[in-house]
Amino acid sequence: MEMNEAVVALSALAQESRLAVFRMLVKAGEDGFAAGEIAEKLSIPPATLSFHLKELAHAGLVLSRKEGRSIIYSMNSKGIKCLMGFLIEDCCQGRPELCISADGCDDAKVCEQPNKSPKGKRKKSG
Amino acid sequence: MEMNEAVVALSALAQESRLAVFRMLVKAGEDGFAAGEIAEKLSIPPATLSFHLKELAHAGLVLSRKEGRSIIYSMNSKGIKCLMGFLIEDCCQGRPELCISADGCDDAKVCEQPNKSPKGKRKKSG
DNA sequence: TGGATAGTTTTAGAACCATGGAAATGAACG
DNA sequence: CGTTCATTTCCATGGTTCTAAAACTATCCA
Repeated sequence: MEMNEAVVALSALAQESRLAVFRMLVKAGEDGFAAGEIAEKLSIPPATLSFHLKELAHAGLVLSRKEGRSIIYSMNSKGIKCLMGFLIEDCCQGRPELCISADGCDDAKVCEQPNKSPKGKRKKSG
Repeated sequence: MEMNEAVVALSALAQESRLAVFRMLVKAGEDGFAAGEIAEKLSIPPATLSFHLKELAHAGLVLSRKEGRSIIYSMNSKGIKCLMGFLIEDCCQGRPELCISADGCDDAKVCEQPNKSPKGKRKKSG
């Protein structure tokens, strides 16, 4: 995987709704979920969800197939494998043991940021 | 690592300049690089780089220390570890072998799937 | 054929992000 | 103490992303 693809994949996951969708699809495995089911379970309006699903598909992180009237989305394991491969090779110098160990990640926030609010909810004016 | 933190970390890496900076710092290891060196080597104006370094630091992916007049940035291994941990746990169901194998990632783009998605109906051949 | 269901595309506005020059900061050196 | 250098902050600008209603396509059933 080259850098541009990695940026696309990371961008796809770097959004609350899309990350939630992706996690849901990973849990679902090969079966996946219909777009409507995802929309309902995550309380995302269909049009908005469709936009996000397109992003995930474009990034190669999800696959879609048709079943009757529904479109079933499922994770693309190749996509996440390649992204993980990129991160391990290019960001961990090919030594997974340097990167894979989530010890202490629950204790405290990795990022020490007292003031700034994390992105997620955007502020509405008024 | 919880989802919000993961989104912040992924957002930080989901940008070309920042990903380039991060990769450079990973290669540099503990030694790191001064901000000025990074700016020069990656041809990023100092002000712009400073903005990106702040994002990376905010996400817990880089650390900074002072040496003489320079500020040396280096990777925060805890940050990338926690992100990887999150991805493996939440996106790979805790089974690294499902995710870690970059076979075939160089052959073709992941996002151009042989299995055509149903959205491409509007393409004309001529 | 006609109506209901399932999803997508279009569209528009608001919020957010990236960029880079100029000025400010602040530590190190003489 | 003042100069110098490395870096950051300030700020305006232009571009991108997110959201969601409305319109549209495709499928199924009677």
